[in-house]
Amino acid sequence: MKRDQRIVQSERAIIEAGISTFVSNPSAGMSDIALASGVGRTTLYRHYDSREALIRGIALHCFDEIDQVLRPLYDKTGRELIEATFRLLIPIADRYRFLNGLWQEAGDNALVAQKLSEWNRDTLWLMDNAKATNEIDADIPSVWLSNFFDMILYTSWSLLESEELNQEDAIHLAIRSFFKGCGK
Amino acid sequence: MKRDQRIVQSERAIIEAGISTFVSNPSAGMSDIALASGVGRTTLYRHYDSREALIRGIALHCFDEIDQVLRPLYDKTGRELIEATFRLLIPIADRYRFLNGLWQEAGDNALVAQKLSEWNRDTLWLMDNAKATNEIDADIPSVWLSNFFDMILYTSWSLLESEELNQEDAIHLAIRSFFKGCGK
DNA sequence: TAGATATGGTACAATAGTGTTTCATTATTT
DNA sequence: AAATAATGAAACACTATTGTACCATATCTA
Repeated sequence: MKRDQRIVQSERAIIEAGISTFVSNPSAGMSDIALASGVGRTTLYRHYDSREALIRGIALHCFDEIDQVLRPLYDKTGRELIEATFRLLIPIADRYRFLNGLWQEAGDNALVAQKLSEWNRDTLWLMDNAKATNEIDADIPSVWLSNFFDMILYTSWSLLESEELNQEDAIHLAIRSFFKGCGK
Repeated sequence: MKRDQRIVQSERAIIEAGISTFVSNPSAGMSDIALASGVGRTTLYRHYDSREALIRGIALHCFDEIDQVLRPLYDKTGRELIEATFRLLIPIADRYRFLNGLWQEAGDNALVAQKLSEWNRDTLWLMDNAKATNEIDADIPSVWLSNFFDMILYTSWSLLESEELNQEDAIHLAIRSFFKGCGK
């Protein structure tokens, strides 16, 4: 029994349009998402019972996608791991951004809240690990590092998206700025 | 003829509550702002005819405030200017943030749109100037620099606001990260 | 103190967004 | 080709939000 192709097509379109629409306009309504995904508003409600459910669904999708993209990095550490994370995440940092803008409404849902806090813990570990390998200055608080990392990631993506930088340059500038800054 | 104190008090409260409320929740409604500012909803409408007018009013206030704070820097250049700008702007970067989240709806208002583009031009100049004095690597595109600057500014403010860093540390980390990065 | 005026509350109309139901149409699977 | 299932459109009730009008009260200026 094959899965109906209309369903997979609709779901794909909804998730994709949902991410980009919500990232550029967090207060977008169900009509906006329906329009952007080229799907009827009724169909949207058939797939997600409510706006809240839609946001939760997109969030879980984003967690999965990021997990999958990052899976090959399990054996890396320190600076190399941070660089590789930049490289893999920058092209899909809209997912990252969507999740980051979520802590507000996420209190509702236990699963999302838990994943968010796990993820926060992972980012802190990423930084502490690079401190341990002596590739990041240990004087810098980890909370700064993890926020700095997040912000660079999103800045790169956003300049990539607006076609002000190409992917290669965006990745290079992210890594370079993170470790060496922009001074002479 | 003295200005009625109730008016100045209401306006101050509205602007202040408006900035912090909109920054933490861009889709906040007029009731939210009224509540946060401790002013009746009717009074809020007496000061600003509409939600749009309120946002525009806050924006113009923010432009003014930033202009004033930055005025003493007119004779500085290069790295020194960038450092001083961090120092002066970080404590009020919520204003900066409010304006940054504005380009979406700003298309409506010509004055706001113009100020936004002027301001963007100034930031680019700030970077090019430091390139000219050889304190920033000229290889780095100015569009990256100005976005990098903005996001460091906001990151510092946000960690300051959440009391995860004190003001001194936030400023120091901003400047250090901008010029030297976080590597060893 | 007296006059003027800003305020807060209630009530109200208009609008926009949410979520549901029904039905004819279209696409997919078998 | 036939049965099945997903879709889009329209109509609907419901809720939240916007913006206005009025009035009694509190506060300011002169």
